[in-house]
Amino acid sequence: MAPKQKRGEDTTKRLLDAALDVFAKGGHEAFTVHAVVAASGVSLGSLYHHFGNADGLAAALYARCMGALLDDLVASLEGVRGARAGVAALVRAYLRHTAAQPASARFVHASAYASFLPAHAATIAASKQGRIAAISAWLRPHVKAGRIVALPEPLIEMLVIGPVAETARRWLAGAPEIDLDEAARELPERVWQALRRPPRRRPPGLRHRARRKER
Amino acid sequence: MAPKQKRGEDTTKRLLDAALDVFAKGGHEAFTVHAVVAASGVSLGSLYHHFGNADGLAAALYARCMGALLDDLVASLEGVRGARAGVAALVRAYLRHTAAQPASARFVHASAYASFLPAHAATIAASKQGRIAAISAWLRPHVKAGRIVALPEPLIEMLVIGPVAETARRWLAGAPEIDLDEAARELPERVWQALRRPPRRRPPGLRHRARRKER
DNA sequence: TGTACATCAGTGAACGCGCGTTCACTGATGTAC
DNA sequence: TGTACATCAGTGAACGCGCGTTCACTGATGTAC
Repeated sequence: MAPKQKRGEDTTKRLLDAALDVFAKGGHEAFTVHAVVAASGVSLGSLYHHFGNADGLAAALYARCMGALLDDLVASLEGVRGARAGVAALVRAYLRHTAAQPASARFVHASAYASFLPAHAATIAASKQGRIAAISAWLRPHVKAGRIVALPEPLIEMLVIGPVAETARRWLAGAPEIDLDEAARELPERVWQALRRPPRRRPPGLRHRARRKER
Repeated sequence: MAPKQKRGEDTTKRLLDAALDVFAKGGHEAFTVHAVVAASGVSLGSLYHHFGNADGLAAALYARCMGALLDDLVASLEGVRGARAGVAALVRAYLRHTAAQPASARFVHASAYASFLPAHAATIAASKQGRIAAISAWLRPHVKAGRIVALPEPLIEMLVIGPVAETARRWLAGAPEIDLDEAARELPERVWQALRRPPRRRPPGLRHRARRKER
């Protein structure tokens, strides 16, 4: 199903671009193969040649949009060493991506319960796997070293992604009370507080040792 | 559009029950007026009599499901006084509601970008307003007293709801790595850490006053 | 208390639009010799 | 280097299913007098 000629790659890209555009303008109910074909200038037969059916197109678009988000998250960790700085980078990258690619982000969020996901689960998982692994690999040493609280990885992910995902969702849905810049200022530190290892309870005799940290 | 006879109330309820059932079993693509009518035993004409059109049915179901969730959140705060206990209660109530009413929770989450929401925004907002206000009213004094960090209310909401909403979403989508009980054990304290007022930076001369708090 | 009447509630056959999909076909690309 | 041929890519008219919606009608409920 991956195109074997350059011509095919171009057509595939034009169709995905048009598909995202159609979704951005009309939402789920406007997202039909006929609308995508009309917007792209490509023929209906070509769409079926490359994507098999309507769900195939949606799944390919989902993989592309989700990949773009994860790429931005992975890139935000490049060169970052500290745990706190890394968490802040992830939070800011998620919000920045949402602001920069609203249509793409919207498609990802809106597809959370779409019927094409189970059907194409394998393909999509493959596209996410490497990037998720990169983020996990970055976090793991900080968890092991006790700088980040020792929770199962999925729960750590919930704490990092939860607040920004909810913020993005509301903003993308048009909620006027959500300000992404404000969120980018305030949330990184709050998410870090949720994740940092809790300061140890010190027995009274050791108080003088602990006090050193307070400088 | 609200029924004026008891008969009408019963029919309305049967239709909404059937609608949730249809959605739970077949998701969005199975959610059609014909399917709901078949599942409920009520006639198609009655559905249109009470709900106007298909979107009206979806909006009414959304209002009911969202209302049930918010009711559980509000109820969880009853009799709770401490800020930390309240935050923990909200987090646990959200997860408990998800586990207890998965079909309802799933419909709420899956409808986040549905086309019927803007069209029925006023109706739905009215149904949410009171309960949202109750939760806000509970939180506000704790923010004013400095026990919860002074952030705009929407951001506080993101920090409380974000992690559990994301956890619920994954679990409802069938992700096997998510364990709601584990989340209910770990997340309340982590969310509280995100929200509690950060310990004051103390100038060196006041260090002895601050130390008192550490006992 | 009984009767008349307006309104509310319920029915289901019928319609038509638009959606996903198919298919027989033409044209372009690249490779083997 | 040129030619033949297999495969890939692209086309768009046509089809038929199923979806939301309508409508003329019957039946139930409640109220006025």
